Amino acid sequence: MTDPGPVRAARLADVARLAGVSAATASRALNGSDRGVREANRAKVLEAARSLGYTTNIAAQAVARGRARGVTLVVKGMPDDFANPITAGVVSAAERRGLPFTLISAGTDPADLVEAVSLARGHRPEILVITGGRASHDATIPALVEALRHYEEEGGRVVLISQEGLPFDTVAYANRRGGYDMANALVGLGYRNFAVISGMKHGRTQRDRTEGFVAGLADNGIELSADRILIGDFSRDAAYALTGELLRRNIEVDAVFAVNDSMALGVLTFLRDTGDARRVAVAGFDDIKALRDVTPSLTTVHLPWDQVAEEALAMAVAPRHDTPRTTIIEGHVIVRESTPPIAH
Amino acid sequence: MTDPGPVRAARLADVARLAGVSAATASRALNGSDRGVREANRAKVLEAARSLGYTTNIAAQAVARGRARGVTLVVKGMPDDFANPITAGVVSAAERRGLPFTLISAGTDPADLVEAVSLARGHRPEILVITGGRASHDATIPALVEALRHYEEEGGRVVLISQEGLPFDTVAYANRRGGYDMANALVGLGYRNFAVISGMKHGRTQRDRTEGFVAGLADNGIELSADRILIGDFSRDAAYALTGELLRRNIEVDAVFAVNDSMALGVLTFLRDTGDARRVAVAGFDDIKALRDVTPSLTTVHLPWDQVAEEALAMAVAPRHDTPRTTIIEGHVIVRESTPPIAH
DNA sequence: CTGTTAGCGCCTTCAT
DNA sequence: ATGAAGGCGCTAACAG
Repeated sequence: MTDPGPVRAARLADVARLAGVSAATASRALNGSDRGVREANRAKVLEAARSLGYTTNIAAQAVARGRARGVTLVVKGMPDDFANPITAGVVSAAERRGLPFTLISAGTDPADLVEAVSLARGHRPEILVITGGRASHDATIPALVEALRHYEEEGGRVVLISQEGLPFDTVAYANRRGGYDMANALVGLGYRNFAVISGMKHGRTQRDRTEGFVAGLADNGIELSADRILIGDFSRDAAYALTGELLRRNIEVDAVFAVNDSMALGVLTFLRDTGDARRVAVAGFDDIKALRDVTPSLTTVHLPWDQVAEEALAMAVAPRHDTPRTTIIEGHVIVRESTPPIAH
Repeated sequence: MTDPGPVRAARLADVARLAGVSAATASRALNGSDRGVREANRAKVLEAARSLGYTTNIAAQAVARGRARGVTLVVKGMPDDFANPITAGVVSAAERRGLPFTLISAGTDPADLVEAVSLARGHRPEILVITGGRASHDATIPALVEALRHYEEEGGRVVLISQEGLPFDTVAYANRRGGYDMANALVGLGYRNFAVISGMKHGRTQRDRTEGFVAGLADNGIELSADRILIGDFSRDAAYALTGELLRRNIEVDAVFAVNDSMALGVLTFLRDTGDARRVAVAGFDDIKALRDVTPSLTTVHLPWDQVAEEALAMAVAPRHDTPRTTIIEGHVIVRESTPPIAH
């Protein structure tokens, strides 16, 4: 008994032959946007495909059609066990529409995103969704914009999530407003001495959230000095470390606003690890699901993630516009245990 | 000014023409496993590609080569915000090897997996990794095995993660052993009255973990009656609900073993929500990263996830074997605050 | 080292 | 409703 070696996969032609029809008919029966195939033939083709273990060669199909069906999501940096509300939302939204979903993960480096987008373009998907905040003045932005522009010119659809300000359809959140509202909420609870744990200096998302927060405080007559804004890398671990640094500075702080929930959890855990949890309030932003299992429950700005993803795909399947549209999704503050009201 | 309409994407031929070389040379310069291209020509090609915004059409490349580069991961059901240590591990492992990574998500229904695998086959990736526990006697298993067998015959590589017992290379964990060790650990801490929160009745993973736990108790002279094993659907929310049911039964329970950490968190949160957290100990399985931010910190069976993924890809790139290999990854119990020692 | 020539598997006019 | 034929973009022999 000799090793037969790799057998070639069954092709459409094989199916057609076995079914006694032409390849064209088999194609129509199997993947046809077309309707016209006699029922008897369709059945024969389906049966032949089944018995041969035939699977459409999607690559070949994409070549022939010029475009691959479905949506490709490019996510930047997948930290923390993939906990990523956007990804989860886009997966479901795509599923709901029957669109094949593909994910491409980019590294955390700005240049990685450009590379990942290039790879994604290579797949020629109908819809390309890009997520992950960009630096506000990032040298790679022109390259990114150019790549995406090309992609649209070639007939693909591009939607950005959370990337305000680029010339494409985008779904963004009211980051500034959320920060602003959070400041008001915390002041309303009685806090006066704040610190902010933020991400990369020029990241728009964190910058907007921070600015909104600072503005909100200002409207309450509270000025946040620069040394009370600590900058890390947008991750839970960075926030954890930063909190230590903050406390070492020995300034009076009774509430910390972290620009996202992951970072807020890092803050919370640090405080707990060092026994300071009771003394300092913590607030976050995003309202990720993981918060359900954390104590104290975390005050945060809730964002309707499913709606974000849904809106993104809705834009992608809508007729093309001449000018890009931006949808801003509003969030709202949810006060929980991590920021109890305090008296003075 | 008239709408130019969709422009076609730049093709290899366009690049070649602009660079003044043949398509073959352009191909070699851009994507060649081949070495032989004069430096001057290579530079011209690269420059032409850049100026045209050219991206390799991966689909066409896959058709021509007969196979797409990279690894495709099929995951079953992405609950809880994608928190999934296997996915995270495979992403990094693939990145480390420079392999393009693609994810296809299947629904939670068994039939969905077969469909997802079929879609994945359609992409013709070099490496196909399948994860997500299967029921031990699931009607769709033959279809799954047949599809994967086809795939291997066609020259693809298949690796299963956590799916012991199917005729393919697989990486599994010592589930039974982990459950067994956990039983011993809990008994050693002084607990005597147990309950188990488990997933689908016939899922192998949860079954093995449960059986190991029961066996471990038995070796300590403790018999776990059937009414102390509650069955849900392997999710955090199911565990949350099940815990309520358990307490309503009014049997004495001082420790709950949940067959994975997500479920354990559901248990923990339920107990907290109802004020019973102090009375009942909780243990989980997996040691997911989210545990870092939870209180009380959760006793669990640690599994080295990066190693799991690393091993899976190592198997996939290794020379073919005549018979499938199985690697069992060992875990170990980590005792944390959720199971404090108790006296009698 | 480079160009020419065949395909890869599928889809899609265009006839019939 | 069906088949024949050409083409999608790229790569792999095969010369030279």
